[in-house]
Amino acid sequence: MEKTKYSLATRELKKHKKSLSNPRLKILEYLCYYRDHPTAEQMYVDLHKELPTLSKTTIYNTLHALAELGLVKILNFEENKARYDIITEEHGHFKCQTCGGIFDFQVEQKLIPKGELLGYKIMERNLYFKGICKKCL
Amino acid sequence: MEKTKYSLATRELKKHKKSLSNPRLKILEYLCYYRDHPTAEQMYVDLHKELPTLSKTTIYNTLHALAELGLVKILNFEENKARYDIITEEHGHFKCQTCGGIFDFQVEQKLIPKGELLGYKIMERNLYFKGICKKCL
DNA sequence: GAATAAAATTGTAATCATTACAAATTTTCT
DNA sequence: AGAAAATTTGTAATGATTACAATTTTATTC
Ligand SMILES: [Mn+2]
Ligand SMILES: [Mn+2]
Ligand SMILES: [Zn+2]
Ligand SMILES: [Zn+2]
Repeated sequence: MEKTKYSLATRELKKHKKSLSNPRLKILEYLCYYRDHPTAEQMYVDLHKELPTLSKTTIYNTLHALAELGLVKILNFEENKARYDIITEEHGHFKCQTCGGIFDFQVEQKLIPKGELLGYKIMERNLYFKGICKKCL
Repeated sequence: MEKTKYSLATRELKKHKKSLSNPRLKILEYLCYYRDHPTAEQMYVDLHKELPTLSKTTIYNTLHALAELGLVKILNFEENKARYDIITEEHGHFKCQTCGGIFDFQVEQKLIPKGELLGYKIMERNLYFKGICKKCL
């Protein structure tokens, strides 16, 4: 699963004639390993240790490039900063107000538009819940 | 309905010993009348015309105060800026990628936590959909 | 109703995530 | 190798929001 995402991403990069540069591979590795929806800042701080030349601009560039190819999803539910997710399949996010953790959850029913959305073309669904996780309760 | 929100808000302000100042009333009026989820900037530009002394800081202060009292909901689904909603009852938002309009929709089932969320305490649910509205299709 | 205290508003400067951009470096192609 | 294209980098700019101190308005006291 983890390996799958990584090799799928590298394959997709090659297909689009994007080089498998060190920054790109390290950023991909990071996203595949720490699946806790990191911010660009978090990735920068962590990756800077093993790749001291890495710049923040490259992180943003790369994340946008990956998002462009559909390999990363940019999450905008926080008030200020974005978070990045290697899992691009539709799923919901739950943020625990106590520990701050962000957890994935599956979204069941395929949801046929009804009510006010009848006749609307739904192309993307984002679910963001808040509360307290089991561990913190 | 529209009048209801406004009078409920003024009543709540009085209850908390907050003065019914001109800026507050004008901001409330605006939110009750234009229910299109405006940004702080939009409110500033529009309200500045009839209340030229109004500052942007006051808009932010007031919106936060109203949110504190549960009279306004701050929406954070846009990448950079926040939007403000006088409707605080739970409902979803649909953004049309063509006309840019943001439309409300009701969220049906009361959703009992299951799957990964079993045992989690859900305190807030945010639904944000994207696509194309009926008019633009 | 004037004096005084408290609350609200204002303008400006600071913050912070993200983006723009041009120079430097690396990779790819010939 | 040498030229061209792609990528990375550092720094400056942007833009929404917040901090803060000074000013104005509103409420309270005498
Ligand atoms: Mn996720
Ligand atoms: Mn709404
Ligand atoms: Zn928790
Ligand atoms: Zn539309």
